[in-house]
Amino acid sequence: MASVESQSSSKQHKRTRIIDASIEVFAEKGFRGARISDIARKAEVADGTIYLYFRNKEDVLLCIFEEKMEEILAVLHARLDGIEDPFERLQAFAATHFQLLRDHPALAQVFQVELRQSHRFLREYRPEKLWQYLQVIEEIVREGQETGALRADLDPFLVKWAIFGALDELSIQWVLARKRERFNLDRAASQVVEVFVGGMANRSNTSKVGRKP
Amino acid sequence: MASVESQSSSKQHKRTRIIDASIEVFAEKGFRGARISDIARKAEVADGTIYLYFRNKEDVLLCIFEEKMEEILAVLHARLDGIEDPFERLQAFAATHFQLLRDHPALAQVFQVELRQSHRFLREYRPEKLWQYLQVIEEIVREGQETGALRADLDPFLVKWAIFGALDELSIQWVLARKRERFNLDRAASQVVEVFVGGMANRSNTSKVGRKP
DNA sequence: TCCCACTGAATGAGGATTCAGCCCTTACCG
DNA sequence: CGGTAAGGGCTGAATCCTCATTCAGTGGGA
Repeated sequence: MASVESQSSSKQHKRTRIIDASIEVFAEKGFRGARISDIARKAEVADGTIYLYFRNKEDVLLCIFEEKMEEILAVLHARLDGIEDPFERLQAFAATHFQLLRDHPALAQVFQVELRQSHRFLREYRPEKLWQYLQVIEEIVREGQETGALRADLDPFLVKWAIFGALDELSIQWVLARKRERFNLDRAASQVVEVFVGGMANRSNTSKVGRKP
Repeated sequence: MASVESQSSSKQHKRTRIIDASIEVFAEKGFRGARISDIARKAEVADGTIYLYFRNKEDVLLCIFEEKMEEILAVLHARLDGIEDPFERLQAFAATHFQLLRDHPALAQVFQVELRQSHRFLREYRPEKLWQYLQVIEEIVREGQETGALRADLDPFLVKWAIFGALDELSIQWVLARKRERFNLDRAASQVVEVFVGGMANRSNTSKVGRKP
């Protein structure tokens, strides 16, 4: 289990301190509301120092994404390693996804909310690391189809987005509603995966999905 | 079928012209990139006039949301009216959702991308109209459970977010990838609903969902 | 002494927002 | 009727404010 989010201490390299401080500040004040001087203060660094390590404020946000995604991908692969069954793999994927959120609330806020306010992130940037993350889902589905466990008529490309969308929306709502205590992430994970898995499972015995007459 | 998006003509009330122009400009340049003067020019109105009808730039965005959601809700209810079967209702929900996107590409961009850059929309604002929209899903699930068509062990609250998340993510990707022609929305709608419906259906004959041994 | 990572006050851009009139419409009056 | 005044919607150039970003200078280490 990689660190993903480390403690900000004046011992560390300034770049690391700036990244960690940014996560906190972005989470607390939002990307726009966060001032460079806020980040600098929290990182115990001068405003100008930030520009020695990052092109500009948005670059800080994108670097958070790049670097934390790297660690997250490592965690994810470690977790999935050795699991063969596609249902269990999907279960593990969702569990890991939600566990990371829970363990790193500030980072979760940044990923689920603030990152999406970056014009560049949405319009120009190619978040390769996110594609890699999502590709894991697509692979699981594809392999399940090859072994015959999953319906072959589903488009893994679309299913990937649907599953990610479901997990992502639950994540967002958890982040936004955290204080109001509405979400039970574990329950969410298992129910979502159960529904998807149930709906994707190959049932050769029924031509039409079991409807009520 | 309400208008949802009307033509900007200098005959209309200025407020309407401003709303319509904003949708176009926000869609084209993004919320941040859109200047008040751009909107004013497109609406054939002076910069200052906008402030006679809206508190500020963000207020314009939120008013777009409020007013267009109102129309969308009307369309949705008209479509669902008369359909009883929960599976068909869900099918109709998804179809309507995607059809609105396709028919109003600029509005789709605003809803799927720009609106989410509004700090206020995400953090403080209570988008009642969105809750109403989502509540429709929750109701469908709940009713399906009452008639026994759907598994009773699923939490309609969570399922609502999962379904919405899946539709929403596909919508976002369609909006972002539109030019690159990757998404087939109809296929997406039917596959997603099929999977969800398959996964939520009450199958009393199988204790465990059909797994491969 | 030289080097260079670092500092933080000063700068400047970029637009959102304001507001002092303008002018069109309507009402009233001679 | 023609003329005048009041009212209010509208205008758009000028203002103003906020930070992100810069860069001349500092000081600690080799």
